[in-house]
Amino acid sequence: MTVRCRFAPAPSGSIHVGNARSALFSWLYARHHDGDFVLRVEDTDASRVTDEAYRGVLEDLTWLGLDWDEGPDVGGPRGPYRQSERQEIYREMTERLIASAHAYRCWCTPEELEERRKAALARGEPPGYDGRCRTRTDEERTAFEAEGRPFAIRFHMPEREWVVHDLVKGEVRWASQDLRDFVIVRSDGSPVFLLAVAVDDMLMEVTHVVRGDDLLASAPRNAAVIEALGGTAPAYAHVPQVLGADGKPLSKRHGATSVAAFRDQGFLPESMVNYLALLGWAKDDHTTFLSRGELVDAFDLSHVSHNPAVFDTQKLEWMNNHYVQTLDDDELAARCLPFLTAEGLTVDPDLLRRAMPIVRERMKTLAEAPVLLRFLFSDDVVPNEKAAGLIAKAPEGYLKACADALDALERWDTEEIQGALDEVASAAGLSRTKGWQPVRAAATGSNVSPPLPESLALLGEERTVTRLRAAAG
RNA sequence: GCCCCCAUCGUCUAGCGGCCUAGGACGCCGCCCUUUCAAGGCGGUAGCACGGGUUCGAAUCCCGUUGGGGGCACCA
Repeated sequence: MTVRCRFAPAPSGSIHVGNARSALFSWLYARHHDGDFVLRVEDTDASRVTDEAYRGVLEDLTWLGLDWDEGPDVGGPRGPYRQSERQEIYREMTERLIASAHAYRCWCTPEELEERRKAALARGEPPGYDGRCRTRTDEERTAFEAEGRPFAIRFHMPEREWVVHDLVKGEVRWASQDLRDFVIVRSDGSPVFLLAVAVDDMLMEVTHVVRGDDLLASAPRNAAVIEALGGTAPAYAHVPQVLGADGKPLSKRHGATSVAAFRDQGFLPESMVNYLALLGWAKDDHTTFLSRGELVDAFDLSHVSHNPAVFDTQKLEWMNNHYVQTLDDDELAARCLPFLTAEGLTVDPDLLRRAMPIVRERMKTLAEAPVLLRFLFSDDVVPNEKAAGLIAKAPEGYLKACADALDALERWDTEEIQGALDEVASAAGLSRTKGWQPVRAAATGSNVSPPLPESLALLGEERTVTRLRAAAG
């Protein structure tokens, strides 16, 4: 049997890292078993769905490298893959459920339900639906129908104990009285998530549902609907939640937690995937770095952690730096480019590529490229506060001496530059640290920069000397 | 209120009855390297939530307590 996994996001903009991890685990499981990965868009709640939000989800997955075999854009034999295009299917399945007495009309109004809920709570009873409309008399039904009273469709939850053999949680049981009849079609005729998910998973022949454990309680309901329809429920794997730094479930309060936000901040998909995989899963007691392929080979749902994980941005940054260091010059330059141009810098591609060796280990994220390299791509060098201080504290005529020495160089390379700088520094009785800082400040506008001789070698003799003279006043 | 899930350093985790004097990673601290900043190397800090069992032996199994999370919707 071919393993078929799916990811079923609501298209509400960029997916957050918790959902991304669920998608990753689902994808890894499918790929590990040479199975299919299906993308389905859950846009039943059509009100707030924009086309932009839909495309955002696809972009996120593409960026992460989680490719899908079937989905709304590529199609497939079990489509359509957008719930909004499956209304007819849900209607048909609902008819079948009603015909087989697995579902029934419910005329209870929201007000009545609320009232009974409160009353039940007051009596210390579970607040769920009491099943009233399941046992209406024929007279009552005809009366409601004659009156044209609006109704919802409820699923009749079979009265028995439900057991879900969850691939990460193990065996989970629910007593019959804890699973009440639930609405599957609203009174306006629209299907509810609990129906749509079950129908889609069944019809799309999904074999393994990997999703967040906030959905654990809906697993028996999903399974019940599928069984009532004559299908076989998929295996479920409920992965624990991803939490914010405060230990609370990820929400808007935590600021930018979307995949797009991390991408825009200059994180690499390689590190994002590696980091996310390690959030709730580990290959063994020592392996930290795993490529996408290695993850596919090693991934195993039975080793997924049972407890929620706090998303640690610092560790992500550390890992991102690691992956930045593994990229070759061309690749890294190509990835930095958009971040530089976004800062309004005009970039010479060749100069950028040659600058990679000196900034590579200094970047936690690509967004730091403009900070490190601005001095190369803009001659508008305004010393920051500390740089200005360093220039001001330099001995009288020191920067001019440096400029002269550099100007006199026959060959403009790192060794020559370093030799000239050392010479001027020691002539002034300064250590390298003391002697080079004013030069760094004048040439780059900052007290912090990539290695100085290398930086100047890239900058070029003319631009360097001009800047030193300008700073010397 | 009831049901379900969860509990190892600050954080992510290894551990699936003796290999644990609890291992690794991030962070933090110190040292080394050093032209600033990083990167890198070395070392250190810190944990089995609590209480009962079971067992020759428990971080590992069972029960309870506490704490966190989810659910009991005409949300998903």
